[in-house]
Amino acid sequence: MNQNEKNNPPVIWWLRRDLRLTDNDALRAAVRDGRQAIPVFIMDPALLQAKAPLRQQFLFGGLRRLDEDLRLLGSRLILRQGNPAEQLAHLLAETGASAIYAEEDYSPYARRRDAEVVARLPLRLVQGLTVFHPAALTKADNHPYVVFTPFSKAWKSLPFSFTTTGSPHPNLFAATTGLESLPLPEMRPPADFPPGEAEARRRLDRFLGGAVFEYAEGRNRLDQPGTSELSPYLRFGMLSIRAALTAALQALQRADADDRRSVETWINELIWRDFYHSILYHFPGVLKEGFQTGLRGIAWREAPADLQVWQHGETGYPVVDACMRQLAETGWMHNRGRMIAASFLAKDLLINWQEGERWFMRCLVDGEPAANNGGWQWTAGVGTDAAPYFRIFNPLLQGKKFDPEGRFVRRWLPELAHVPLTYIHNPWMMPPDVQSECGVKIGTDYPAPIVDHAIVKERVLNAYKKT
DNA sequence: TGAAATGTTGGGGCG
DNA sequence: ACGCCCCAACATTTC
Repeated sequence: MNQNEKNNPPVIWWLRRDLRLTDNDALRAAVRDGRQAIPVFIMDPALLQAKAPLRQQFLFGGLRRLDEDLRLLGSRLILRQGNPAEQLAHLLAETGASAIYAEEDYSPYARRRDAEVVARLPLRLVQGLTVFHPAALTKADNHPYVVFTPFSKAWKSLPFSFTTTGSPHPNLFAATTGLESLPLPEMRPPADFPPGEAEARRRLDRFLGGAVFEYAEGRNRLDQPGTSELSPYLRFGMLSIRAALTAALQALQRADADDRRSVETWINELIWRDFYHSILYHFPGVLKEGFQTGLRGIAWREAPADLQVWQHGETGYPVVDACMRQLAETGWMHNRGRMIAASFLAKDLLINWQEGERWFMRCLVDGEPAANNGGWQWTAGVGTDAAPYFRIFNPLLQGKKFDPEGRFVRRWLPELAHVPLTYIHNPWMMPPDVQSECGVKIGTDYPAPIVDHAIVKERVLNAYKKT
């Protein structure tokens, strides 16, 4: 231990879902007043048990990238495994660190975990997961907002100023020689999402350099890259939400009137993210049941075979199946697709939305309890500010509207590659001679529809009305 | 961040 | 020139 460290004990910088060196307020707070930080990640069996292979690989890749970045600064990532409170206690003893700094996480599990650590150890939580702390936004009567529009108005009225920070200076990190660290796990990150801060920044720059100005329309197109595809990076904090917002506000400055609407639409999506974090913070029970008390008695169908058909993209509705196969293969699904697929499970199949929530959490690289739960509750019509129960997506119309050339469907359902455009979203209508011409026998090469939308629409309306 | 049914309007063909 | 009808396009209502 050198002289400097003797006089000024280091601190632990505990990374959880803020895997970045730039624009990180937890790191900034940790190294204030000349303290040096020891970067630590703890593999928590309680989290890693959750079966989500692609997301886990993305996380592992992120740890590796972070370790590489730290090594360029003469430091490294210390990796431990086990109960966080126990591991941190060990680390404090080993290093003589005076405190632990971490970015605050608002999920129920994270809050229980952090409360346990706070009770035993000097843990300082720093806000940064969302633009504003969920507790900073409440109505005049002190109750949390449960409707998006008033929430967003209040959100926009709060002062936002944020100084972006570049790559940190090497001397911010304490020596880690002699500290034990597990070997970084092998990684096979999802092909479409190379992990790491640098990639996140590239994507942000690319998106804000072009697509964001078409976002109002482009975001709905399944067949075009109109979205930012930043969700996995925001999920693990490889990109800070405030850096994203700052960059968006800059794009707003250089946009003309028409483009401005598009940038604002994207910023609105960032507000939805804050909104759902806030809902989960104030109403942790939403992970167990629907927010609307009046809709908790819906008679969902117990239909494991149908659930599997949906999961594997074999419903016979091309746009639904394409979405589900994209999810299984890439770990990502277009937001429009998420609504279409979710509506199909909850409304057409009348299967409990929580089954879908669970499946998405297993598959999604960006899988995150607050946003995933919020999205599912919205679609099922059981959440805060939810879609009215009678708002039922028609997969055929959604397909025609948002994949007008059928390119998205053909991409993910190669068996339909030669189906003429007229039938691409309703192949079951193809006359037998057309089926043989394009080499698809419905019911053999591609499934016949699992349900008749027109019929099950009445079924779901009745099920919701009866509660 | 629906869909479908119903209502309204207005242009153009035609007697 | 005029009224009538058709019907697309758009608006409104309802679930």
